[in-house]
Amino acid sequence: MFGLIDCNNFYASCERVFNPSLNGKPVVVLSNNDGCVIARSSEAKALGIPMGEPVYKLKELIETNEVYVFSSNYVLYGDMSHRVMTTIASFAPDMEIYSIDEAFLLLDGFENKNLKIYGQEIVRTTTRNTGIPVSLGIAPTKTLAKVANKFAKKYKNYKGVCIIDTDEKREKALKLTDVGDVWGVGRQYSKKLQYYSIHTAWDFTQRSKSWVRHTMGVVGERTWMELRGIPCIEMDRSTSKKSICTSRSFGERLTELGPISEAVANFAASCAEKLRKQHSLASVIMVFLHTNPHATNLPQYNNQTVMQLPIPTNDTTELINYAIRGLKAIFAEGYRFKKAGVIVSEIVPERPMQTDLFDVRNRAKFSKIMLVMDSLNESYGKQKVKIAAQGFDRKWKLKNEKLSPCYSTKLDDVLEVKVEEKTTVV
DNA sequence: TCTGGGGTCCTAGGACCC
DNA sequence: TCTGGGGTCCTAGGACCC
Repeated sequence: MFGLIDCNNFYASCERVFNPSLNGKPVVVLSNNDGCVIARSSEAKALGIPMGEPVYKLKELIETNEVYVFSSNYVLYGDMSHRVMTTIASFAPDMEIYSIDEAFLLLDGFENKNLKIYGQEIVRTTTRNTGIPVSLGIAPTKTLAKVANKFAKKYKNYKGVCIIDTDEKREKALKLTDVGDVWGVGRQYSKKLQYYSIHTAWDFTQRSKSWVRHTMGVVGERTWMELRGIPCIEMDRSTSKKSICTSRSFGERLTELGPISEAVANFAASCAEKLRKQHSLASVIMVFLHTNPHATNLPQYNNQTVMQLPIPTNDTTELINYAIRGLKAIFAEGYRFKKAGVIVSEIVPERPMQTDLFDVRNRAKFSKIMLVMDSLNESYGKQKVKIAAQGFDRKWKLKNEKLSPCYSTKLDDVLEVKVEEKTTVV
Protein backbone atom coordinates (compact mmCIF):
# COMPACT_ATOMS: atom_id res chain seq x y z
CA MET A 1 0.00 0.00 0.00
CA PHE A 2 1.00 3.59 -0.62
CA GLY A 3 0.30 6.50 1.68
CA LEU A 4 0.16 10.09 0.57
CA ILE A 5 0.55 12.60 3.36
CA ASP A 6 -0.09 16.21 2.56
CA CYS A 7 -0.01 19.35 4.70
CA ASN A 8 -3.26 21.29 4.82
CA ASN A 9 -2.97 24.82 3.39
CA PHE A 10 0.74 24.50 4.00
CA TYR A 11 2.08 28.06 3.68
CA ALA A 12 -0.89 29.54 5.49
CA SER A 13 -0.50 26.94 8.24
CA CYS A 14 3.21 27.81 8.58
CA GLU A 15 2.36 31.46 9.14
CA ARG A 16 -0.04 30.40 11.86
CA VAL A 17 2.28 28.14 13.81
CA PHE A 18 4.22 31.05 15.29
CA ASN A 19 1.34 33.48 15.31
CA PRO A 20 -1.66 31.72 16.84
CA SER A 21 -3.72 34.90 16.83
CA LEU A 22 -4.25 34.07 13.14
CA ASN A 23 -6.20 30.94 14.03
CA GLY A 24 -9.75 31.14 12.79
CA LYS A 25 -8.91 34.19 10.65
CA PRO A 26 -8.65 34.25 6.87
CA VAL A 27 -4.97 34.10 5.85
CA VAL A 28 -3.42 34.22 2.38
CA VAL A 29 0.18 33.95 1.21
CA LEU A 30 1.38 35.67 -1.95
CA SER A 31 3.79 34.56 -4.66
CA ASN A 32 7.17 36.23 -5.07
CA ASN A 33 6.91 39.94 -5.74
CA ASP A 34 3.60 39.92 -3.89
CA GLY A 35 1.88 38.99 -7.14
CA CYS A 36 -0.70 36.24 -6.84
CA VAL A 37 -2.40 34.33 -4.06
CA ILE A 38 -0.67 30.94 -3.75
CA ALA A 39 -1.99 29.68 -0.43
CA ARG A 40 -5.21 30.21 1.50
CA SER A 41 -6.45 29.17 4.89
CA SER A 42 -9.85 27.47 4.91
CA GLU A 43 -11.46 30.74 6.01
CA ALA A 44 -9.91 32.51 3.01
CA LYS A 45 -11.17 29.74 0.71
CA ALA A 46 -14.64 30.19 2.19
CA LEU A 47 -14.54 33.86 1.21
CA GLY A 48 -14.20 32.73 -2.39
CA ILE A 49 -10.59 33.83 -2.88
CA PRO A 50 -9.36 31.79 -5.84
CA MET A 51 -5.95 30.18 -6.13
CA GLY A 52 -3.55 32.07 -8.36
CA GLU A 53 -5.57 35.27 -8.43
CA PRO A 54 -3.53 38.50 -8.76
CA VAL A 55 -3.78 40.22 -5.42
CA TYR A 56 -4.58 43.66 -6.81
CA LYS A 57 -7.88 42.29 -8.06
CA LEU A 58 -8.77 41.25 -4.52
CA LYS A 59 -8.02 44.51 -2.76
CA GLU A 60 -11.59 45.24 -1.78
CA LEU A 61 -12.39 41.71 -0.66
CA ILE A 62 -9.25 41.67 1.48
CA GLU A 63 -10.02 44.97 3.15
CA THR A 64 -13.68 44.36 3.90
CA ASN A 65 -13.04 40.89 5.35
CA GLU A 66 -9.83 41.68 7.23
CA VAL A 67 -7.85 39.03 5.43
CA TYR A 68 -4.29 38.66 6.74
CA VAL A 69 -1.86 38.85 3.85
CA PHE A 70 1.75 37.58 3.83
CA SER A 71 4.60 37.69 1.35
CA SER A 72 6.01 34.21 0.85
CA ASN A 73 8.73 33.32 3.30
CA TYR A 74 10.53 30.30 1.89
CA VAL A 75 13.10 30.19 4.67
CA LEU A 76 10.27 29.54 7.10
CA TYR A 77 8.37 27.10 4.86
CA GLY A 78 11.52 25.16 3.99
CA ASP A 79 12.37 24.73 7.64
CA MET A 80 8.83 23.69 8.58
CA SER A 81 8.77 21.24 5.68
CA HIS A 82 11.95 19.68 6.97
CA ARG A 83 10.40 19.24 10.41
CA VAL A 84 7.29 17.62 8.97
CA MET A 85 9.29 15.26 6.73
CA THR A 86 11.57 14.22 9.57
CA THR A 87 8.58 13.35 11.74
CA ILE A 88 6.88 11.34 9.00
CA ALA A 89 10.06 9.46 8.11
CA SER A 90 10.04 7.63 11.40
CA PHE A 91 6.73 5.94 10.55
CA ALA A 92 7.56 4.07 7.35
CA PRO A 93 10.53 2.17 5.96
CA ASP A 94 10.48 4.13 2.72
CA MET A 95 9.43 7.66 1.92
CA GLU A 96 9.51 9.85 -1.17
CA ILE A 97 9.38 13.59 -0.62
CA TYR A 98 7.20 14.64 -3.51
CA SER A 99 6.99 18.38 -2.91
CA ILE A 100 7.55 20.91 -0.17
CA ASP A 101 4.34 19.78 1.53
CA GLU A 102 3.75 16.21 0.33
CA ALA A 103 5.34 12.82 0.75
CA PHE A 104 4.53 9.29 -0.37
CA LEU A 105 5.01 6.50 2.15
CA LEU A 106 5.54 2.88 1.25
CA LEU A 107 3.39 0.96 3.70
CA ASP A 108 4.55 -2.55 2.87
CA GLY A 109 5.08 -4.91 5.75
CA PHE A 110 2.20 -3.50 7.76
CA GLU A 111 -0.20 -6.32 6.90
CA ASN A 112 -0.72 -7.14 10.56
CA LYS A 113 -1.33 -3.56 11.56
CA ASN A 114 -4.62 -1.77 11.43
CA LEU A 115 -3.65 0.85 8.84
CA LYS A 116 -6.49 3.14 9.80
CA ILE A 117 -5.33 3.34 13.42
CA TYR A 118 -1.70 3.56 12.39
CA GLY A 119 -2.50 6.32 9.90
CA GLN A 120 -4.32 8.32 12.54
CA GLU A 121 -1.30 8.00 14.76
CA ILE A 122 0.92 9.38 11.97
CA VAL A 123 -1.41 12.33 11.45
CA ARG A 124 -1.79 13.06 15.16
CA THR A 125 1.92 12.87 15.88
CA THR A 126 2.93 15.05 12.93
CA THR A 127 0.44 17.74 13.81
CA ARG A 128 1.38 17.64 17.47
CA ASN A 129 5.12 17.77 16.84
CA THR A 130 5.14 20.46 14.17
CA GLY A 131 1.93 22.44 14.56
CA ILE A 132 1.08 21.76 10.92
CA PRO A 133 -2.22 19.94 10.20
CA VAL A 134 -1.83 17.05 7.74
CA SER A 135 -4.02 14.51 5.94
CA LEU A 136 -3.24 10.98 4.82
CA GLY A 137 -4.64 8.88 1.98
CA ILE A 138 -3.85 5.17 1.78
CA ALA A 139 -4.44 2.93 -1.26
CA PRO A 140 -2.82 0.26 -3.43
CA THR A 141 -1.50 2.79 -6.00
CA LYS A 142 -0.10 6.30 -5.79
CA THR A 143 -2.91 7.75 -7.91
CA LEU A 144 -5.56 6.16 -5.67
CA ALA A 145 -3.68 7.35 -2.58
CA LYS A 146 -4.01 10.87 -4.00
CA VAL A 147 -7.75 10.32 -4.39
CA ALA A 148 -8.01 8.98 -0.84
CA ASN A 149 -6.10 11.99 0.45
CA LYS A 150 -8.71 14.35 -0.98
CA PHE A 151 -11.42 12.54 0.95
CA ALA A 152 -9.34 12.58 4.12
CA LYS A 153 -9.16 16.37 3.77
CA LYS A 154 -12.78 16.85 2.90
CA TYR A 155 -14.58 14.85 5.57
CA LYS A 156 -13.92 15.71 9.20
CA ASN A 157 -15.04 12.37 10.61
CA TYR A 158 -12.23 10.52 8.83
CA LYS A 159 -9.89 12.11 11.40
CA GLY A 160 -7.38 12.94 8.71
CA VAL A 161 -7.08 9.44 7.23
CA CYS A 162 -8.93 7.77 4.36
CA ILE A 163 -8.19 4.28 3.10
CA ILE A 164 -9.21 2.74 -0.20
CA ASP A 165 -8.59 -0.95 0.27
CA THR A 166 -11.56 -2.68 -1.37
CA ASP A 167 -13.13 -2.53 -4.82
CA GLU A 168 -16.35 -1.21 -3.31
CA LYS A 169 -14.57 1.73 -1.70
CA ARG A 170 -12.62 2.35 -4.88
CA GLU A 171 -15.75 2.46 -7.02
CA LYS A 172 -17.53 4.74 -4.58
CA ALA A 173 -14.58 7.12 -4.34
CA LEU A 174 -14.03 7.28 -8.10
CA LYS A 175 -17.71 7.98 -8.73
CA LEU A 176 -17.44 10.98 -6.38
CA THR A 177 -14.25 12.32 -8.00
CA ASP A 178 -14.24 14.69 -10.98
CA VAL A 179 -11.95 13.38 -13.67
CA GLY A 180 -10.15 16.72 -13.70
CA ASP A 181 -9.20 16.22 -10.05
CA VAL A 182 -7.28 13.03 -10.81
CA TRP A 183 -3.50 13.22 -10.46
CA GLY A 184 -2.18 13.32 -14.03
CA VAL A 185 -5.29 14.80 -15.62
CA GLY A 186 -4.78 18.50 -16.18
CA ARG A 187 -6.84 21.20 -17.85
CA GLN A 188 -6.28 20.08 -21.43
CA TYR A 189 -7.11 16.42 -20.93
CA SER A 190 -9.99 17.31 -18.66
CA LYS A 191 -11.56 19.35 -21.43
CA LYS A 192 -10.99 16.58 -23.92
CA LEU A 193 -12.50 13.95 -21.63
CA GLN A 194 -15.58 16.08 -20.94
CA TYR A 195 -16.07 16.23 -24.69
CA TYR A 196 -16.27 12.43 -24.72
CA SER A 197 -18.79 12.54 -21.84
CA ILE A 198 -16.28 11.37 -19.30
CA HIS A 199 -17.03 13.35 -16.16
CA THR A 200 -15.93 11.28 -13.19
CA ALA A 201 -12.81 9.26 -12.51
CA TRP A 202 -15.05 6.19 -12.62
CA ASP A 203 -16.29 7.03 -16.15
CA PHE A 204 -12.65 7.22 -17.18
CA THR A 205 -11.82 3.77 -15.84
CA GLN A 206 -14.74 2.30 -17.82
CA ARG A 207 -13.21 3.22 -21.19
CA SER A 208 -11.03 0.68 -22.94
CA LYS A 209 -7.31 0.62 -22.39
CA SER A 210 -6.59 1.07 -26.09
CA TRP A 211 -8.89 4.09 -26.33
CA VAL A 212 -7.08 5.74 -23.42
CA ARG A 213 -3.70 4.91 -24.93
CA HIS A 214 -4.78 6.44 -28.21
CA THR A 215 -6.20 9.66 -26.73
CA MET A 216 -3.78 10.30 -23.87
CA GLY A 217 -0.63 8.38 -24.66
CA VAL A 218 1.33 6.16 -22.37
CA VAL A 219 1.05 8.59 -19.45
CA GLY A 220 -2.75 8.51 -19.58
CA GLU A 221 -2.67 4.74 -19.83
CA ARG A 222 -0.67 4.57 -16.61
CA THR A 223 -3.20 6.78 -14.84
CA TRP A 224 -5.99 4.51 -16.09
CA MET A 225 -4.23 1.41 -14.75
CA GLU A 226 -3.49 3.05 -11.42
CA LEU A 227 -7.13 4.07 -10.96
CA ARG A 228 -8.07 0.44 -11.59
CA GLY A 229 -5.79 -0.59 -8.75
CA ILE A 230 -2.75 -1.76 -10.72
CA PRO A 231 0.40 0.04 -9.57
CA CYS A 232 2.46 1.53 -12.41
CA ILE A 233 4.19 4.44 -10.71
CA GLU A 234 6.96 3.34 -8.39
CA MET A 235 8.51 5.17 -5.47
CA ASP A 236 10.99 7.62 -6.94
CA ARG A 237 14.28 7.23 -5.15
CA SER A 238 16.36 9.60 -7.23
CA THR A 239 17.99 12.23 -5.10
CA SER A 240 19.40 14.65 -7.61
CA LYS A 241 17.70 17.02 -10.03
CA LYS A 242 18.12 16.72 -13.78
CA SER A 243 17.85 20.44 -14.29
CA ILE A 244 18.09 23.36 -11.91
CA CYS A 245 16.52 26.73 -12.51
CA THR A 246 16.79 30.03 -10.68
CA SER A 247 14.68 32.83 -12.06
CA ARG A 248 12.85 35.86 -10.72
CA SER A 249 10.62 38.65 -11.80
CA PHE A 250 12.27 41.93 -10.94
CA GLY A 251 10.77 44.16 -8.26
CA GLU A 252 10.85 47.01 -10.78
CA ARG A 253 11.26 47.00 -14.54
CA LEU A 254 14.90 47.11 -15.68
CA THR A 255 16.18 48.65 -18.89
CA GLU A 256 19.96 48.69 -18.36
CA LEU A 257 22.41 45.85 -18.75
CA GLY A 258 24.13 46.61 -15.41
CA PRO A 259 21.45 45.68 -12.92
CA ILE A 260 20.26 42.78 -15.07
CA SER A 261 23.83 41.43 -15.07
CA GLU A 262 23.82 41.59 -11.30
CA ALA A 263 20.58 39.67 -11.16
CA VAL A 264 21.79 37.04 -13.60
CA ALA A 265 25.06 36.66 -11.68
CA ASN A 266 23.01 35.97 -8.56
CA PHE A 267 20.84 33.43 -10.39
CA ALA A 268 23.93 31.64 -11.68
CA ALA A 269 25.45 31.68 -8.18
CA SER A 270 22.29 30.15 -6.79
CA CYS A 271 22.31 27.39 -9.44
CA ALA A 272 25.95 26.65 -8.60
CA GLU A 273 25.12 26.42 -4.92
CA LYS A 274 22.23 24.05 -5.57
CA LEU A 275 24.51 21.90 -7.76
CA ARG A 276 27.13 21.67 -5.03
CA LYS A 277 24.49 20.79 -2.48
CA GLN A 278 23.47 17.73 -4.47
CA HIS A 279 27.09 16.93 -5.42
CA SER A 280 26.70 17.32 -9.13
CA LEU A 281 28.02 19.27 -12.09
CA ALA A 282 26.20 20.83 -15.02
CA SER A 283 27.27 20.54 -18.65
CA VAL A 284 24.88 23.09 -20.11
CA ILE A 285 23.79 26.54 -19.01
CA MET A 286 20.94 28.60 -20.40
CA VAL A 287 20.13 32.26 -19.76
CA PHE A 288 16.79 33.82 -20.60
CA LEU A 289 15.38 37.30 -20.44
CA HIS A 290 11.96 38.73 -21.18
CA THR A 291 9.66 41.71 -20.92
CA ASN A 292 6.26 41.66 -19.24
CA PRO A 293 3.94 39.55 -21.42
CA HIS A 294 0.89 41.11 -19.73
CA ALA A 295 1.86 44.61 -20.85
CA THR A 296 0.52 44.13 -24.36
CA ASN A 297 0.80 47.84 -25.14
CA LEU A 298 4.60 47.78 -24.73
CA PRO A 299 7.16 46.33 -27.15
CA GLN A 300 7.86 42.69 -26.30
CA TYR A 301 11.20 40.93 -26.27
CA ASN A 302 11.87 37.34 -25.35
CA ASN A 303 15.17 35.61 -25.88
CA GLN A 304 17.42 32.90 -24.54
CA THR A 305 20.77 31.38 -25.22
CA VAL A 306 22.17 27.96 -24.47
CA MET A 307 25.85 27.30 -23.90
CA GLN A 308 27.64 23.98 -23.74
CA LEU A 309 30.31 24.06 -21.04
CA PRO A 310 33.67 22.59 -22.07
CA ILE A 311 33.82 20.64 -18.82
CA PRO A 312 30.92 20.06 -16.41
CA THR A 313 31.17 22.40 -13.44
CA ASN A 314 29.50 23.62 -10.24
CA ASP A 315 31.91 26.50 -9.76
CA THR A 316 30.16 29.79 -9.04
CA THR A 317 32.83 31.93 -10.72
CA GLU A 318 32.76 29.85 -13.88
CA LEU A 319 28.97 29.69 -14.12
CA ILE A 320 28.64 33.43 -13.53
CA ASN A 321 31.14 34.02 -16.28
CA TYR A 322 29.17 32.03 -18.82
CA ALA A 323 25.86 33.43 -17.63
CA ILE A 324 27.00 37.04 -18.11
CA ARG A 325 28.46 36.21 -21.49
CA GLY A 326 25.12 34.66 -22.47
CA LEU A 327 23.19 37.63 -21.16
CA LYS A 328 25.30 40.06 -23.19
CA ALA A 329 24.53 38.02 -26.27
CA ILE A 330 20.77 38.34 -25.85
CA PHE A 331 20.42 41.75 -24.19
CA ALA A 332 18.73 44.45 -26.26
CA GLU A 333 18.28 48.16 -25.68
CA GLY A 334 14.93 49.86 -25.48
CA TYR A 335 12.86 47.36 -23.53
CA ARG A 336 11.50 47.26 -20.02
CA PHE A 337 12.60 43.88 -18.77
CA LYS A 338 10.56 42.01 -16.26
CA LYS A 339 12.20 38.68 -15.66
CA ALA A 340 15.39 36.74 -16.21
CA GLY A 341 16.67 33.35 -15.23
CA VAL A 342 19.42 30.77 -15.42
CA ILE A 343 18.86 27.06 -16.01
CA VAL A 344 21.62 24.49 -15.75
CA SER A 345 21.12 21.02 -17.17
CA GLU A 346 22.76 17.82 -18.39
CA ILE A 347 23.72 17.25 -14.81
CA VAL A 348 26.26 14.59 -13.91
CA PRO A 349 27.56 13.35 -10.57
CA GLU A 350 30.59 15.12 -9.10
CA ARG A 351 32.56 11.93 -9.23
CA PRO A 352 33.78 10.09 -11.05
CA MET A 353 34.43 13.15 -13.16
CA GLN A 354 35.53 13.11 -16.76
CA THR A 355 38.52 15.43 -17.07
CA ASP A 356 40.17 17.01 -20.07
CA LEU A 357 43.86 16.64 -20.76
CA PHE A 358 44.04 20.18 -22.09
CA ASP A 359 41.98 21.85 -19.39
CA VAL A 360 43.78 25.01 -18.26
CA ARG A 361 41.63 25.72 -15.25
CA ASN A 362 42.93 24.83 -11.81
CA ARG A 363 39.82 22.97 -10.74
CA ALA A 364 41.19 21.66 -7.49
CA LYS A 365 41.94 25.19 -6.33
CA PHE A 366 38.53 26.59 -7.27
CA SER A 367 36.73 23.70 -5.71
CA LYS A 368 38.52 24.45 -2.43
CA ILE A 369 37.44 28.08 -2.69
CA MET A 370 33.84 26.99 -3.18
CA LEU A 371 34.09 24.73 -0.15
CA VAL A 372 35.32 27.59 2.02
CA MET A 373 32.73 29.99 0.64
CA ASP A 374 29.90 27.53 1.31
CA SER A 375 31.03 26.87 4.84
CA LEU A 376 31.40 30.57 5.65
CA ASN A 377 27.95 31.28 4.30
CA GLU A 378 26.58 28.33 6.20
CA SER A 379 27.97 29.65 9.50
CA TYR A 380 27.53 33.39 9.11
CA GLY A 381 24.44 33.66 6.93
CA LYS A 382 23.60 33.63 3.26
CA GLN A 383 25.71 35.66 0.86
CA LYS A 384 28.14 36.87 3.49
CA VAL A 385 30.81 35.92 0.98
CA LYS A 386 30.00 36.31 -2.67
CA ILE A 387 31.41 37.15 -6.08
CA ALA A 388 31.77 40.86 -6.92
CA ALA A 389 29.66 40.45 -10.06
CA GLN A 390 26.70 39.65 -7.83
CA GLY A 391 26.80 43.29 -6.78
CA PHE A 392 25.29 45.27 -3.94
CA ASP A 393 22.60 47.39 -5.54
CA ARG A 394 19.92 44.72 -5.80
CA LYS A 395 17.84 46.98 -7.99
CA TRP A 396 16.28 43.79 -9.26
CA LYS A 397 15.25 42.62 -5.83
CA LEU A 398 11.87 41.20 -5.06
CA LYS A 399 9.03 43.06 -3.61
CA ASN A 400 7.99 41.41 -0.36
CA GLU A 401 6.43 44.00 1.84
CA LYS A 402 4.46 41.66 4.04
CA LEU A 403 7.14 39.25 5.09
CA SER A 404 6.77 37.46 8.40
CA PRO A 405 9.86 36.91 10.58
CA CYS A 406 11.89 33.71 10.05
CA TYR A 407 10.73 32.47 13.43
CA SER A 408 12.28 29.07 13.26
CA THR A 409 15.74 29.79 11.83
CA LYS A 410 18.79 31.84 12.61
CA LEU A 411 18.54 35.57 13.17
CA ASP A 412 20.98 35.99 10.29
CA ASP A 413 18.44 34.70 7.82
CA VAL A 414 16.04 37.40 8.93
CA LEU A 415 18.72 40.02 8.48
CA GLU A 416 19.57 38.63 5.09
CA VAL A 417 16.07 39.17 3.89
CA LYS A 418 15.45 42.52 5.53
CA VAL A 419 18.74 44.37 5.19
CA GLU A 420 21.61 43.41 2.98
CA GLU A 421 24.57 44.55 5.03
CA LYS A 422 28.20 43.70 5.59
CA THR A 423 29.14 41.61 2.64
CA THR A 424 32.61 40.43 1.82
CA VAL A 425 33.91 40.48 -1.71
CA VAL A 426 36.00 37.61 -3.02
C1' DT B 1 0.82 50.52 -11.79
C1' DC B 2 -0.13 45.69 -10.06
C1' DT B 3 -0.20 38.66 -12.86
C1' DG B 4 5.33 33.14 -9.26
C1' DG B 5 8.87 29.78 -9.41
C1' DG B 6 10.64 25.22 -10.12
C1' DG B 7 10.35 20.85 -11.91
C1' DT B 8 9.24 16.06 -14.91
C1' DC B 9 8.10 13.18 -18.87
C1' DC B 10 6.52 12.12 -23.65
C1' DT B 11 5.93 12.79 -28.68
C1' DA B 12 6.44 14.15 -33.39
C1' DG B 13 9.27 15.51 -36.86
C1' DG B 14 13.62 16.44 -39.02
C1' DA B 15 18.33 15.31 -39.97
C1' DC B 16 21.32 11.99 -40.33
C1' DC B 17 23.43 7.09 -40.53
C1' DC B 18 24.05 2.31 -42.86
C1' DT C 1 0.68 4.49 -61.24
C1' DC C 2 3.62 1.93 -57.64
C1' DT C 3 11.31 4.45 -55.72
C1' DG C 4 13.55 -0.08 -49.06
C1' DG C 5 14.15 -0.97 -44.41
C1' DG C 6 15.95 -0.06 -40.10
C1' DG C 7 18.00 2.77 -37.00
C1' DT C 8 19.76 7.04 -33.75
C1' DC C 9 19.88 11.61 -32.03
C1' DC C 10 18.20 16.14 -31.32
C1' DT C 11 14.77 19.73 -30.70
C1' DA C 12 10.57 22.07 -29.90
C1' DG C 13 6.43 21.84 -28.05
C1' DG C 14 2.95 20.11 -25.14
C1' DA C 15 1.19 17.89 -21.35
C1' DC C 16 1.50 17.38 -16.44
C1' DC C 17 2.86 18.24 -11.20
C1' DC C 18 3.56 21.17 -6.77
